Amino acid sequence: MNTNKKYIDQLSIDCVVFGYTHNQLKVLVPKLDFEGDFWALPGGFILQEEGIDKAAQRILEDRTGIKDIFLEQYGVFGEVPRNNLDLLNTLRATNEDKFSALKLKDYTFEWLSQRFISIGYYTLVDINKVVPKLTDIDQSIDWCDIKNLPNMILDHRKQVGKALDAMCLNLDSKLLGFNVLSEKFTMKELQHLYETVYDKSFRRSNFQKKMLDLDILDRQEKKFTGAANKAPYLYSFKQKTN
Amino acid sequence: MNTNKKYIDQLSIDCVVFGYTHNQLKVLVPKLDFEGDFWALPGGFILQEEGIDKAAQRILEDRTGIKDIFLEQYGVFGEVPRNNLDLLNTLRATNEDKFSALKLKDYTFEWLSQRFISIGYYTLVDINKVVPKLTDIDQSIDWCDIKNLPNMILDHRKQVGKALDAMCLNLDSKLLGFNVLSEKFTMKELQHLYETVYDKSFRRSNFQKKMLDLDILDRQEKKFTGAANKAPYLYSFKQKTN
DNA sequence: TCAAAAGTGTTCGATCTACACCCATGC
DNA sequence: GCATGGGTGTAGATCGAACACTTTTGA
Repeated sequence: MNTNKKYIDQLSIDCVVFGYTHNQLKVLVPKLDFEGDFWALPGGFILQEEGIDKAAQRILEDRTGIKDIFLEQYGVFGEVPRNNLDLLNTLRATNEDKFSALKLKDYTFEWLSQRFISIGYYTLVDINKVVPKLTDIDQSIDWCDIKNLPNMILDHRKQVGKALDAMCLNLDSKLLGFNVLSEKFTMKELQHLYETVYDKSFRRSNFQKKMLDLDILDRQEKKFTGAANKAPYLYSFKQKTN
Repeated sequence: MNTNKKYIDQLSIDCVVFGYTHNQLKVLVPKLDFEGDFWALPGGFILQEEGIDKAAQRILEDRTGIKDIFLEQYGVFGEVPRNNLDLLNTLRATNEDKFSALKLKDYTFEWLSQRFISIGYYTLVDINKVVPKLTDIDQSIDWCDIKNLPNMILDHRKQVGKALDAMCLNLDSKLLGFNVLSEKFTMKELQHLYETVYDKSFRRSNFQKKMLDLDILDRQEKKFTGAANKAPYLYSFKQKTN
């Protein structure tokens, strides 16, 4: 990677990709292609000519294959001497062969080992609609349950927490932007999503009322499942009118 | 200014300092030492060894003399090709003498004219407790009424709006950190502050109840003003117990 | 005793919470 | 019919807005 002025120095972007399926909230965690517990958030750098939101989208696509997804910024982190030097040295020490095979130029190593300030982005997707792609620099890429995350490098684990806090804040107004339910869904499916994200349960009847009162749903046809009970309506998100 | 690796490249900090006094909300706006409407937020760059919050504090002190103030981050801005080149060229064109007197080294000019990504911080202070200092690079430094801001460079005016939005969000929990009222204050003074920040009026009795319910105030002795009416209590913020 | 401002209480309505009641569906 | 789950309604609590009442102060 020739990083000489192609990217902005000492500034990185980290993406927290929340994935939802069947009452489970997961986080997309690639594992760096080295032996050892080197799990890291998908991240990258900002091109000189590129807006930061666009950069976040590109990075997400490069590292995971996920395209055209709305990401939301949740903060900038540059307090601690957040630097990669220790990490790089650990990688070199524990994975001598692989590391030297990378043939990192000295200036690339130096570039990477600088102090970095990181801009955090998160998004929420439907695991079933998104297939993460494994790229060169990763050994694996997995959906990890949010309650059972592996050891992650640097402050990445804390970042997940902060991203989750940001997502919970006013989730109603963000769901539209994300890509997390089918086009049409039942109220129950929506409720399960909320319950999973907030990690608490809601009363069925009150949840329904609250959602309808938000005036963001269009009621569609009923969904007949073949089960011996009343068929639920399907809903879709209203198109934004502004 | 020798910027060669002393500061982090292409990353800047802008500070919005809200000043409050007597039902007026103002913003501290230095004017660059050039002829023309070059008003700018106090800003600066991040030292290599310095956390970003610390950097914001240092910048604020360097540019305004205001010390030991809690600043809060309100966002990162790097969408537009935010760059200073046009600004620098305009300065050079309209202020040839002054500009050349600066004797900017070529590399400094280049450094400054790069694209910059900016981290925004804001704070709120009591105008009467804070005396802004004029520094070399500014012609003047003034408290400008928030409703009557001068033309500001780049997107700085928009930044003020965003900072204000952030400040209004959950002001209750932030007031403690800022340095904006006397140690002891009356409920009326507190109410005026709120009314000024939110630019709307509140019912006296309801405001009182709400504030007391927040459980962040300690009631102190009464304040006898000599006026022919009931003496108000003084209040102080509770010390944080966590 | 009075005016002015501060402190407290009361009413009304909206909203949230818990629960109950009705509906549709397939067996 | 009946069990199952979905949709809606309702009583009680809670919260905030508007307003009224009481208390304190110095003239």
